[in-house]
Amino acid sequence: MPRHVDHAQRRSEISGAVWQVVSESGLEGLTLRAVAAAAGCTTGMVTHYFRDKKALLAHARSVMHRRMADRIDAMPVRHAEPRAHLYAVAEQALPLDEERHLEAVVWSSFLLTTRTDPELLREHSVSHASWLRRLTALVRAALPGEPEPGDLEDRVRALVVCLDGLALNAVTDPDAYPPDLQRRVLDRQLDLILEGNRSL
Amino acid sequence: MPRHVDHAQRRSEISGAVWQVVSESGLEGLTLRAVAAAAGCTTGMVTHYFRDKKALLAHARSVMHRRMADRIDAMPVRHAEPRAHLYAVAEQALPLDEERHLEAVVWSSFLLTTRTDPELLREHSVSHASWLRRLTALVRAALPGEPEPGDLEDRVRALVVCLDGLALNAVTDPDAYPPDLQRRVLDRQLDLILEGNRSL
DNA sequence: GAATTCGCGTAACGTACGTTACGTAACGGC
DNA sequence: GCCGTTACGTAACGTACGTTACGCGAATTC
Repeated sequence: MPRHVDHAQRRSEISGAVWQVVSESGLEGLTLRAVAAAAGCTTGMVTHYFRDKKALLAHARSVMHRRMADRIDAMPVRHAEPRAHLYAVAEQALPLDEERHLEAVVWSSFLLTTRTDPELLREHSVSHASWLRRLTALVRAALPGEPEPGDLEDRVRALVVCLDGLALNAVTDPDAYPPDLQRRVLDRQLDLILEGNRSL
Repeated sequence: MPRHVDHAQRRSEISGAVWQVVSESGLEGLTLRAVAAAAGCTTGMVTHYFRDKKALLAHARSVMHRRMADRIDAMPVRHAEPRAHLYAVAEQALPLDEERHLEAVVWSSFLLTTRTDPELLREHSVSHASWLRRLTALVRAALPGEPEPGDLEDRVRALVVCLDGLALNAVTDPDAYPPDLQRRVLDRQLDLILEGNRSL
């Protein structure tokens, strides 16, 4: 056998270059040659590790999702208070530092491409439902009493759209949505979601 | 002089075809030939009314913004209650019917392209600031007392990111964010925003 | 150390795009 | 009725892309 190369690592490196290109040039500038240039290699190497462009994007996408999930999973649960725990988890979805900003840019760019691809839409739906379930458990734990199911669901939706809206705006216009503003809005949103019971 | 053609109308028709193509195929499928096919004409006609693709997209974008603003401006202020008025205006930003869904798809698609184009980003910032100002006035009118400036701003931000997040999710996965869910979340968010004063 | 298999660069190919040029038909002015 | 201008359709051109094929160097095995 010839010399040994870590395929998984090479593929991850190239996927990292995909993120870089998307961040700098958007999806419209995402070409195999641009990816190769960002990765410091040739297009031959890219095609050596990925059958075609679609496979490359799928890998870059899955690495992105894996990274996000891992960051949340690896988060130590050192918060005795349920609200602090909820905040800590929710905060992971915000582009508060450079790493998460890059992820948010890639996330938002890929998100819109799922609209016209049924297969990707299904993946997104599953992932989104999982994210909702996770937040639902945390919100329930942070609520004082036992909420009604519909009420709880609406609260979680309000939280999710807040997170997505913050991320989207921070990606589009970072200067208008600096990290401290994002934190303030999220903190306030948790206050709003967790306080009071719905009038029936 | 030769036969007369309404340039403005033709340009609007072609811009409408741009929306249609974006809605069906996304930005990646947005080619001059696809636009011409959707408009039922030839690429020669498209290039006759628009210097180049960039000008076409700019026009389609401006028509979209104009439409959104017009729909809100043309809305009769028949709500004596400030909260109902705020709700009615905010609701215009949600993809609750087919027309607004199409607009939201185009809006979200164009939104991400502003990231890598400084000129478009400036346009977006101005438009976004104007939208914030409009909502701020309505929120202030709907609040019981006189809020602190920073507190008011945070409330408005929470509303804006809620609207954007709802629109983004409804565009991405319409089945998971049907109109009644959008309305419920918005209604709830207004409750949350308008009730109570911030603890200092 | 020869054979073999993998790693990867180079380069060509076909296609689809934006753009441009050219031709023609239709209409209005004189 | 002729002329000039406008309104378009047709088609070609250059470019950039994804993809594929080919070739060589290197490393491992026997």
